[in-house]
This record gives sequence, structure tokens and C-alpha cells, in this order.
Amino acid sequence: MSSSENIPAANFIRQIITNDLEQQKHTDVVTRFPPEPNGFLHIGHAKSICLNFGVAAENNGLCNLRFDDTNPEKESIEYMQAIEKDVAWLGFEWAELKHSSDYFEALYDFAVQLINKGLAYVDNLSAEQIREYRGTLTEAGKESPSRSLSIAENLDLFARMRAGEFADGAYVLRAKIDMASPNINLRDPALYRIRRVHHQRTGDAWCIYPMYDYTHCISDALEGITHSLCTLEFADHRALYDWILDNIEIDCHPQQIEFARLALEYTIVSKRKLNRLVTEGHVSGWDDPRMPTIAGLRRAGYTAASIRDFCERIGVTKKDAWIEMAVLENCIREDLNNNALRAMAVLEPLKVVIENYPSDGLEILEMSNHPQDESRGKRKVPFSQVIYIEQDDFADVPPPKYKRLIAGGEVRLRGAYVIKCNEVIKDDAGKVIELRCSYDADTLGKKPEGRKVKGVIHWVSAEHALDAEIRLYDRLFNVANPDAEDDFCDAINPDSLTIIKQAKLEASLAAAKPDVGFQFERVGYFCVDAMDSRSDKLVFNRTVTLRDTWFAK
RNA sequence: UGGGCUGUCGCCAAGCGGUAAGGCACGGGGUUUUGAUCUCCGCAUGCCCAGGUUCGAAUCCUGGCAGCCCAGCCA
Repeated sequence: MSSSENIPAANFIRQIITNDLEQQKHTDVVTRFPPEPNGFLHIGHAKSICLNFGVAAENNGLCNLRFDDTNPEKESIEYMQAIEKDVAWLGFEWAELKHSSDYFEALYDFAVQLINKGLAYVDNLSAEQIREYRGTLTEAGKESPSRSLSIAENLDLFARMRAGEFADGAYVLRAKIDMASPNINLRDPALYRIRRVHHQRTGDAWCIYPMYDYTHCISDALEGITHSLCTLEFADHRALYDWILDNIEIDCHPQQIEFARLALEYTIVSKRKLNRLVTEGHVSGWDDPRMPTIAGLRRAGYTAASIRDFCERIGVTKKDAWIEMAVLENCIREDLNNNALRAMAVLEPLKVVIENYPSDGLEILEMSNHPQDESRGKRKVPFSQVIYIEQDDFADVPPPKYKRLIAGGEVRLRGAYVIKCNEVIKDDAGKVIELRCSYDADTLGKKPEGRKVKGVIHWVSAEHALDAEIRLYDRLFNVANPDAEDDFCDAINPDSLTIIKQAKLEASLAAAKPDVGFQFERVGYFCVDAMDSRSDKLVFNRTVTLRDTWFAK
């Protein structure tokens, strides 16, 4: 591995951090990854995870995992567990595991501070009224009558909100900033709402819950975060982030820096929409291999290293960028090409009888586990008279430049002999159902005498083959940007999953484990399905095809 | 139309006033018992547009144009 591979690519956030360290604005870097536990993490989160944990690690700093659990209606412990698993699987260690709810008491006290400074008030306007009072993008809003309540009245009302004296939605605590601000986030934003919902961690201790804008900056400050990295849509919220920290008694003021969220062609990265795919049954779950979730990618056979590599390659900027699927695919192909052991599997079997081979004959051939890396050793592959080859590897009427098996032609069986097709057997419908061939005994490990055989195809001994189900996944959507559709579900690719019920695998695959991918030579990269595969009913998922410059299907 | 942000190759992306890195994709050559891999070569006289400053501009200034985000008691 060359040293250049370890030098992280330049980006504006790394630049800011390096500069802050040089200027001694900070002596240490502390970041955080703050997911809301309302769904599974997806590839877009991976970008944020790699950034936050990455810049911390590069500077010998710390990164916390903090669940932003201020809206119990949508959140659950199950999602928290899935998130922890995914972050750890990606290869990152958090310094501390925190929850915004850990700070509910402190948050309440800071709210009292704001009230005491005359900077927050309790409003009895309804949600609809607040919306009307807020104004529009081009017109200033108007002040709520509650804005003139005294500090004592506000203190009393806020205490009674907490005490549960009011109905849900009857009151809200608002910051008193500027109803005419061109930044709508500053038009007296809500800080607390009343909501009698059981919280997954605090139970029924609270009936008021703090809003994101109010919670996030204070949580950051309480944890001593130096750089609070978030996506672009929060840029307008930075003024509020700063306003809150400037107006409470706290000695830490993290710097919020925004970067562009990931957009990947042919996928969606919106938890709300991914949730819909799951609940409407378009996929089998959050971890369906077609999902752009970390769990889905893992189940499909993506490695953590390939996802980290992807996140490094796409960069970090403030520009809305669309990443082509080919970038992600290249990352996993590169990893698996280097690391996956090779094996042979026939997806659509065609029976081949080698007539001049003894019917009770058996040879145990040795094949490289990795042709480019002999240190990976060899494996034993049985060869016998009846084998299966891929239906696609025989053509009755070959297209131009076809270099596999044709009637009367020769082809190399990978790691074994050269065979010649003598007879083609078809069923009544004209479909090729069997080939009668002969083999050249003098071609094992050596080139045939006096002629060239161009094609090489994979095969499996019929008697020794393992049956397996193979799931071929394709892109979930037919359009590059499903979000642009009236309903993104209309763009779902009906052929995103093809199930092959009875593929034939070489026997060595019986011991395959879900977390280690294989290259099925000439076909693609596959791994055992972690959920459905059993020793008596193997199930493999296709992670990605091999690059195919000859025939793009 | 108020505010915020962005515009460098088909897709990403370095560049920070000294004369356009790199990756993906694409095209072509070589090696190959995987039409894979590997390898070699090609791929922006130009950086949204127009002016200006300068010996010199993708980088600075001015003015346009285009795109994205914001009017949840969501995050």
C-alpha cells in the first residue's frame, strides 16, 4: 500500500480544522455524529460518519455518537440499536454515546435563563395562527400578543407547561428574536412544545419536548464539540444556533459548518421515503440488499472498507452534486477484486456429457483461490464426466466475435481441459438441453497442440454440485432522480430482483460465511445472504457484476 | 419576489494571482486459462457569462445569468 493512499483528500472542512489548530483556536478536535433514531442509516449518513469520525481521528481528536431523540413520536430503541451496529460495522469508535435526552434537565434550565432575560415567552397561539403570524418569504411577520407577557408570567406558564397543566399544543415556548427578520428561522422560533408521548429513554418524565434548533447547539456545547458539521439545509439555522449560545450562560460555542448532502443516482436517501418502501412492501425491509442503507449494502455484500473508500472519493463540498452509481460500484469491485476468493458457479445450467471421459472417472483438480495472489492458496475442485456450463456460454447461432462454445467448436474449461462440442441435443421446442462433447486429455495445465482455443468458460461437476438460490439485484429505480417523480414509487424498477432457484455451485462454497464475499468467476461478486441462507438451502446475493466491456446486458 | 448557498471535463473534485492535479466514465493498444484483473496511451488553449484590475486571473473587482435551500409545535 502506497503512502499516498493514506493522505486524505483536501476539502474545505479539513482546511478549516487544520487552520483552527494552527491558529490555536482549538487544541483538540471534537466532533459528533448526531442521527435521529427514526430509521436506518443510509449511504448519505455514511458520508457524514466518515467525515465526522474521520477528521477527528486524523487530528487525534474525539467523535461522539449522539442520538438526537427530541421527537419521541417517530423514534425507537430498535432504530438506535441498528444505528449503533452500523456505525461500528463501518469501522468507527465513538468516544461517548450520548442522547439529546440526557440534557433535558439542562435544556430546561437554559430555557428558564432565556425567559429571565426576556428572550423567550410562552405563546398560546395555535399552530395555524403562528404560521399566519410568521409572514412569508417576502413579507415580515407580525408579533404575537403573548410577546408582551411579563417575565414572571412566562416563568409561571413555562413551569406549568412542564407540570402538565395544559393540553398538548395549547402553548409553546418561543424565542423572542425578530418577527421581521429576512431569515425566517429567526421569526420567534418555537423552542418547546407540549406533547404527551412516552419517550424511549425518559419515559413519561416529560410532557414538553425541546425542538431541534434549541437542542442541537446546546448539546454540542455541553459536549465541548469544536466543529459541528451538518448538511446545507441547516445553513439558515446557523444564525439561530449562534443566537441561542450567545444568549445563555455557557462557555463553549462550537462552529457549525455545512456541507452538501450526498445524492446518488438511481437511489433515494430520505428516511421518510425509505420508510415508505419498507412499509408498503416494495422491499423486504430496511436491510433489503437493494436499499441504500448501510444494512442493505452490508447484506448485499458491500464491505465497510469499500464504503469508506467511496466516501473519501466523492469529496466534501458545498455544491449540490450527483454521484454516479459507477463510482460506488467501482469501489466495491476494486475491494473485492483484490480480496475476494474465486469460485465457480453456474447460474443457468446446461448439461454437458464428456463422452470420451470415463463415466466413473473423477479427478480432483487444484485451482487458485486468487490467480493474482498465490498466497491465498488453492482449493480442490472435482471434475467428472457430466458437468454443467452456463447456457449463455453455448451458442447455436453465435453472434459475431463470440468466443465461447459453438457446435463443432472448442473451448477451455476454466482450470481443466479443452472440450469440443460434437452434438447438440434439443427438446421438442428447439431449446438446447444437452451437449455431447469430447475432451482433449493433453490440455490440462497446457495449451493444446497445433491450435488456439480462445474462449474460457466456467463449469461445475454435476455430481458434486451444490444447489443454491441466487438473488440477482439490480437498481431499485429506473430513473436517475426518483425524487423528481410525482410519486417516486412509480419509478421502481420491476426487475430489481431476479431469483434463480437452482444454480449449481462448486462444493467448496458449502462453508461460505455471510461476511466474506466471493468472485464467481466470469459472473460477478456474491455473498451468502445473512438472513435467509441455511446449510441445507444456500442463498447467495449478487453484490455487483463483473465489469463487462463485451456485452452490456 | 426577502434571505442563505453554489457554479472548474459526461459525473465527482483539487486549485487560494505565476500559466488547469486526481478519481469515475469513455475511446484505443498490450498481457491474460475470468470478454475480469493488470498495464500503456488519449480525454478542459480553458474554469457559468460579460466587462475591469494586473506583466500575468479559474483565482481579485463590478455587473449579469443559472441552479439548490428556507414560510413544521420535524430533524
